Amino acid sequence: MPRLTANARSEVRERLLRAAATRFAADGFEGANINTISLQAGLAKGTVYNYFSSKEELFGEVIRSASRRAVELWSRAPAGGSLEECLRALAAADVRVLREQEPFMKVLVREAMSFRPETYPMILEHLAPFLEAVGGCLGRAVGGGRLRDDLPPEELALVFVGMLALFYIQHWGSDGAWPVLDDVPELVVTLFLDGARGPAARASGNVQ
Amino acid sequence: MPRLTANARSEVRERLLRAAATRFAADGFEGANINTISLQAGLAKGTVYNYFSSKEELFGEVIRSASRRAVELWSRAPAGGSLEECLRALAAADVRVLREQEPFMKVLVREAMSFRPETYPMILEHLAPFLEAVGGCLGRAVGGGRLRDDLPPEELALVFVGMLALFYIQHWGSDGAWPVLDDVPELVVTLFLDGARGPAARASGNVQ
Amino acid sequence: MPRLTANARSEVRERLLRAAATRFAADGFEGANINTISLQAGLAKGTVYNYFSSKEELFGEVIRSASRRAVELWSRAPAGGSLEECLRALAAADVRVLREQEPFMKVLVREAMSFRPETYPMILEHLAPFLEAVGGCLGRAVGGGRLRDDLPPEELALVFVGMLALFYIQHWGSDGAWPVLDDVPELVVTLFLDGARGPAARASGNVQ
Amino acid sequence: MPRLTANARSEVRERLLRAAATRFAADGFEGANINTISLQAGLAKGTVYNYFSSKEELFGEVIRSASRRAVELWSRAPAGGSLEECLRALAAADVRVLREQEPFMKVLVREAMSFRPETYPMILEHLAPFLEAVGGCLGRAVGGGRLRDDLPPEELALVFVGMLALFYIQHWGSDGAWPVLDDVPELVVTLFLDGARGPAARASGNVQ
DNA sequence: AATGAATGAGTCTTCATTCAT
DNA sequence: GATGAATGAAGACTCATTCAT
Repeated sequence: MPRLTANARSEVRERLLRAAATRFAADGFEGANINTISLQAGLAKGTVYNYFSSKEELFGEVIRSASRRAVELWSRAPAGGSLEECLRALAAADVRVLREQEPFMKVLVREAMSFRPETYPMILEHLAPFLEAVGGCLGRAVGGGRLRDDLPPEELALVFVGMLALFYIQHWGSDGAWPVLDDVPELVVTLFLDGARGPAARASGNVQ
Repeated sequence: MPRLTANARSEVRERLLRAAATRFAADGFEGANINTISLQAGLAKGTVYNYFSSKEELFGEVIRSASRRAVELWSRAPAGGSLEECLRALAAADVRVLREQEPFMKVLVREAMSFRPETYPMILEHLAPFLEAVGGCLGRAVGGGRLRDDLPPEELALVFVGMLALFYIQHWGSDGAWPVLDDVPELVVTLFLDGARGPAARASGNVQ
Repeated sequence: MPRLTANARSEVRERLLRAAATRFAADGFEGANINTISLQAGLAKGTVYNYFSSKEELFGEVIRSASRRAVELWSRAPAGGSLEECLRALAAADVRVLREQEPFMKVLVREAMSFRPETYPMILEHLAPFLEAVGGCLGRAVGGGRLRDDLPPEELALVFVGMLALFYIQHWGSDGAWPVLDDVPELVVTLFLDGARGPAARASGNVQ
Repeated sequence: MPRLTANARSEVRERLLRAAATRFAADGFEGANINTISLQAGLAKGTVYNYFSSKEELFGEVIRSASRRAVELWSRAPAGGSLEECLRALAAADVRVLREQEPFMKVLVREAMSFRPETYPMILEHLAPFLEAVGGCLGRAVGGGRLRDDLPPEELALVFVGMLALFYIQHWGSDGAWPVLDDVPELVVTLFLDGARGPAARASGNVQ
């Protein structure tokens, strides 16, 4: 008879993952330290190894867990409507994940941006569902001539996701000064679709 | 009287910085290793400490040196002409720096994207000249209504620089598959200015 | 009233000792691992400590139990007859113990041969009954001039037991190739008594 | 220009090997501890790793170094003369190695007797020259009918070497009480050749 | 009685840094 | 100035042991 119920066990696991996410986000993979992680989770060093077989695996689980939750929220986002609405819904879902799992998302973004050969593929793999959702919105818009046709939707999707990450980084780097998270979906959608010239410029500037 | 001419001394220093940039770019700050760096520079471990007082300082100098060279090239870029031309010239200058100093730039981008509190301000500080140059191009365009006015030029400049970095990351992450470096200036300028809808959509899709 | 019958309790104890012997034999004292031992016995780690107070004690009990069984079998060996018969019977009994309790015997031999100050005396102590039996065979033969008299029977007994161990080691080390266990009693007795020159050489070679 | 001459460097290496041999002999491979070894050599922990890449390698070098010296002395032993003289010379050479390199030899014997699959082959490999020398003495004697012919010389050589080890173990286990090292060559040769019955028994006891 | 989660001392190993030559 | 041997702090990981259930 196990001493801990499956539930209690997984609660401890969660606590460890949360602590690990915080430390990995703050210090990076190399900089983080198992002892500190365990203490932050209110446990002793050795306990970490009852749940994860190595620092590497712990790190992988942090990433996996981050993207699992993200995919879940993304998939609930209503993907219909106009192009703007579709993208805005996805961006909003992503921001919601960010708020809910900030440390996890920091790790995710940080790793995605560090292009380390070891983790880049893993990140991309877990990003795939979101990229596909974005690609779906874009694909439906291509037909109507509402999108530039010199770039395939997949590459545009990468740019969209990249811009999201960009604003997060800017948000964290400026200590929340700009942009405010609430503004990110609107910001990313309009800049992604209309660029710096904006929709206004579009209407006026082209008559001549 | 020094036993080495200032010239010889600074030549060794350069060699060390170059080796350090390569290693830091490949392995990150923690992962890089003084011994390997010195060997790659054709010197012995101890010699590093005749030129830099610590690993931290060496890292700082790598970043400083990366941005010094970048600023130099940026400042030579002709900043006049139309908005497109101005931005394209700056982006092209940046790509030139990238080619010339790839390891240094990798370190720079990687650190900028890792938003570590220790280095983020340093990076921003060294980015300032470039940001100002971009801001200059944009500022001159704001007046003529050729730019959206819901965002100040400084923030737009950050987005522009961020998008550049985004394409570099994508370039490195895809092992050079997409985008090719030569395409980056055009790509970043058009996406930055016109967004995913593109200039074509602008002419056609909006008249009605 | 105990919740386990004495019988059930001692059955579990046996299972633990057997598992421990296997692991200690394969991995040595330091290399063996309580968790593995308990699992091999079909129990959980903690249970080991309901039966033995520490790894050290468990190890001691393995040795004690090995020699207890050996002594028992040795004592049943018919000790009469000629010198050869007497020694052969003892050696055969020893080989029988070996077959029956191979892991235990491996631990025993391994420890005896490692002359660790902590265990050497314990081993010798448990070997005593067998040494005495061998000494008995030899003592009866000394009188008749059928044994060299430059060495006391006790030391000869040590040599006999050592040679037995030697053949076991050789057997294990060669993965059973040579000698086969069945041959050991004959082999050890003839080599011990007649040496490399053998009984044939004795008859012929000395006439000249 | 290296800070240490090759000589000084190899002197430190020797010191480390000597310390390691002592610790490995006393505690076994697992039981020994790099920190203790380095301190016993008058150095700090880290220094060990300037000379050996791991504990495993250090251990291997201890064994290699033990057998190198032994082979050297063995090869100088005059291998001619009668069978007795030949074997006695080899045994005497081995005892000389033992005296000179007691800790090393303890490791060697201990490992040889522990029949660990990892090290057993290594030991045998390094023992080969000695086994061959012994085999040489025996081979030359086989022809004249001065040796039993029911066992091939190679197996007899193994028994000879094993008996030597046996007496060493007995010597160490009895704290030097019996046998005295000086007596070992004579002891091992006569017991190996004539067995417990001895040469006297041969002349008298067998005629009838 | 059995369990297995938690613990933390102890181990190997790495590596920035110092400094005698 | 360059060198590389020596150092020891720090970190990942193992495992005997404890103890609540």
